[in-house]
Amino acid sequence: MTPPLPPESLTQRLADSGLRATPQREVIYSVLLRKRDHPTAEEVFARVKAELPTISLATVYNCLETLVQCELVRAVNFERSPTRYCPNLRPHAHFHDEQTGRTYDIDLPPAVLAEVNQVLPSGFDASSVEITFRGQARNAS
Amino acid sequence: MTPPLPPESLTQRLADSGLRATPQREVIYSVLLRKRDHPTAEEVFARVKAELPTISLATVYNCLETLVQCELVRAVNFERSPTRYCPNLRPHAHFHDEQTGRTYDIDLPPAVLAEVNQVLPSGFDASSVEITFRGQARNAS
DNA sequence: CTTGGAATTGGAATTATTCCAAAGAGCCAA
DNA sequence: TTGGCTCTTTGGAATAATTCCAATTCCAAG
Repeated sequence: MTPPLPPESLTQRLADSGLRATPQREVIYSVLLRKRDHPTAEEVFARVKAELPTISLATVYNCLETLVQCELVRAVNFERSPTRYCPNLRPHAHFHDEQTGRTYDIDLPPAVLAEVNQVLPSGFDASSVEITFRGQARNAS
Repeated sequence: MTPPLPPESLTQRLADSGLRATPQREVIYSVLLRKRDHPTAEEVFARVKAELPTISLATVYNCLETLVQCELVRAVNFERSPTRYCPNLRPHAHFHDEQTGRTYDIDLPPAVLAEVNQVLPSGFDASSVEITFRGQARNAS
């Protein structure tokens, strides 16, 4: 498990980008940290409303985008289904269970990451790689 | 370069799924083979209209989906941008150039593929992996 | 205080894709 | 050949996720 980041991290990261730590941003981020099940924007919206009943969906989209910009959160896409959000900052792949639709984080050892980057011919300069598995998880995690 | 598949392959693959080889399906497939630049459905639509001026966009979507089902074509998604289509059946990754938006195929040696699959903990049974690079290509291919 | 930029909000707009019902085509049996 | 059956195509309406926009609201600094 990734240890939860200390709360000053949000404020700090936002400040680094010249942005403010608003209640909306804080609650959205804490919601992501609390339940790391890769929720969609709509799901985040529903969870955040418990604490901020008047928040708007547009704000949820705005804040999620902001958190992604600040690299506090990763946006995860699977085919054309709604974008999901993930506060796991360590290098990891995603496993998409075809039956349940659930998404699992799969830790990526640096060695594998290095190996994968080897496949690029010269002339290709990658700033990031994304690895997504699809299949069946008979798992409890 | 992947050698172009012989034309009977389409008919055969369709027949295997109990489907017919219609002019629409044939032209769409040939358009994909002719220019392998990962076109979107709209782009395929535009190209196909040169040969079949009365084809509809719905048909393009239908046929592309059919070709994907028959495993003659791969659907490629990058973030939430429109789905692109690719007749390269060999195992390969995609490189997405951030400047130009172009997509390149990157051949995946079986060894690397095997290595990547190693990262899955027991209990995860993957039927496919997708690897996508993002970055800059100073390339001519 | 006041004021300017940042942030939020609700609703309209956009966009890719799917849905749907009607018309068209191909093929087999009578 | 003529139905009749199923598969396909078609155009347009519908859907769904996301973005846009203009109007507040919120702060933070002077």
